[in-house]
Amino acid sequence: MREKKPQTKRVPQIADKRDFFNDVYEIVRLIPVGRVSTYGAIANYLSLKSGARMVGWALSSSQSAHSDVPAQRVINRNGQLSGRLHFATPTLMQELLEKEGIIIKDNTVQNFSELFWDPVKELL
DNA sequence: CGTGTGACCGGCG
DNA sequence: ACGCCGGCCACAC
Repeated sequence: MREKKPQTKRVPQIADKRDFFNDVYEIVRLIPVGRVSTYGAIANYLSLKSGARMVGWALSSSQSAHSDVPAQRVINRNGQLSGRLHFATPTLMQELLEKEGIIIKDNTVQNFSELFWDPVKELL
């Protein structure tokens, strides 16, 4: 018998790529102006345990295609604008956020803990 | 088909 | 407090 298959239960977290992208975009669009969320929080809301990277992956694809997604409101757990280099210009992300009233210093959102918008709690 | 990399996160020394 | 490492999953080469 050829039982070489590991048969690990490693079920693909992303069955349909397009659906996953849509889910991410939908949540990001729900982030209120003047608030921010994180990759991990969104991944958690989508039941992607440690799939924060997948969220970033989805957003990078959205950047050019879906300009109606406020990707600037999604940052990392430290409140840093880790995705700024993926925008049209390195300063665009910060400029967009500042336009929404968010204060940024050294690529880090000030008052992050108060501005943090967690879909798991807010969309409960 | 193996290896490396990524808009990350949590744990541990 | 800080740095390092492993895990996570999909994709490019």
